[in-house]
Amino acid sequence: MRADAARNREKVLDAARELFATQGFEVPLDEIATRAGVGPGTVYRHFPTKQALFQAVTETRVAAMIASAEEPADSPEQALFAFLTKMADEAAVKRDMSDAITVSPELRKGLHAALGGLLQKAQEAGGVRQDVTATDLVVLMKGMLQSMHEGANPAVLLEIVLGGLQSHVSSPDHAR
Amino acid sequence: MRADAARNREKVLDAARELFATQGFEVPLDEIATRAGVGPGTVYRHFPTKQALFQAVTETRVAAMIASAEEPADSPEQALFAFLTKMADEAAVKRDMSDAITVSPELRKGLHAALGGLLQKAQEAGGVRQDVTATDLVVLMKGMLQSMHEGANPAVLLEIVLGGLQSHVSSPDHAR
DNA sequence: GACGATACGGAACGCACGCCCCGGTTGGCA
DNA sequence: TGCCAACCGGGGCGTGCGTTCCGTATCGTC
Repeated sequence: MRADAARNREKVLDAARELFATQGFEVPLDEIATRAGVGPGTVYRHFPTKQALFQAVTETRVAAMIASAEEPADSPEQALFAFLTKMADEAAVKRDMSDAITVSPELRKGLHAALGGLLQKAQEAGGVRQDVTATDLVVLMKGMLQSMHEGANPAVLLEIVLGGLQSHVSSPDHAR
Repeated sequence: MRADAARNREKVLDAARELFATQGFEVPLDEIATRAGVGPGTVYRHFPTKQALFQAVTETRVAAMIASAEEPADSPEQALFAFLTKMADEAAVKRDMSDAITVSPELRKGLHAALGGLLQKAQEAGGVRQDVTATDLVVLMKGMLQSMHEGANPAVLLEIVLGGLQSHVSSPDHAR
């Protein structure tokens, strides 16, 4: 690969990292190109599609987060809650975290698998509601992560979800 | 108003009701027109903009829901939970419920006010976390309602949120 | 220093969608 | 029944965006 090509590739990745993080996947690709100081054609020389660029930007972060699911914890519930907290903290700062679930099937599957493992152990230990599935959790988290960028307090949102996941002794007792 | 005009107006409203409910606000306006058996121009004769049509379709349902916030309940928490349950039940069947919060500032304000009143009373009674704001609740509900159409179990999602809203005696106890 | 391959930039294409315009049609009143 | 105003259908415009194409510039080697 030519030297200027490698340099431009990095410039594109830098611009994409910044703009995807602040504006999410919706940012126009031309804006990324402009920010990188290149033309749209150059972006497409290095990445076949906008989605591929997005994945290149997010997959290492997501992979690191999935890897952190293996870290030891005091209890299975703690392991699950720590993971969800890590997701929330990341999403509170970088907007592309929630889009990753929607845009890239691979990243979604990876998160689904990681969450599924943690969830199952936490449920077996009895600390988390038995009726929640991994899909429920992925989708709920996606909604919550998106909500963080619309004026809500991220910490409060997270605590509500974590609290709601815990097995409740006193039923919610609401009318249907 | 001419008879055929009134008839077409109803046909447009019927088609919009159905398609907004199943596909949300994202459904192309031409599709609504086609389903109604009219041209796009006819739609715009009766409604100045797509958003106006959407509001015409949803505002009565939202208004009815807001009115139901006044219904008596056993306790302030029950009143709040019953309202949230009603929102969730509606959104589980009609996809435009969650879009209403995004698309129409008026509907959003109405829901915000209704939720804010119920929330405050429930918090004063001590049954709901003190650190939640009305904005938090609106945004969280929006995220949750959208999640219902992506493979999650609506009832489980609702119970998690309701459970998480209740004041917790045992802290979530998760690592940060 | 010249030449070929590689890469660049940005104009242009295709598509989707909200919205408007106009020639033709239809309804209802005299 | 005839006339005019109201209304209709659908083709078309403007815009935004992902993607592609191609003439030109640049890199790296001989």
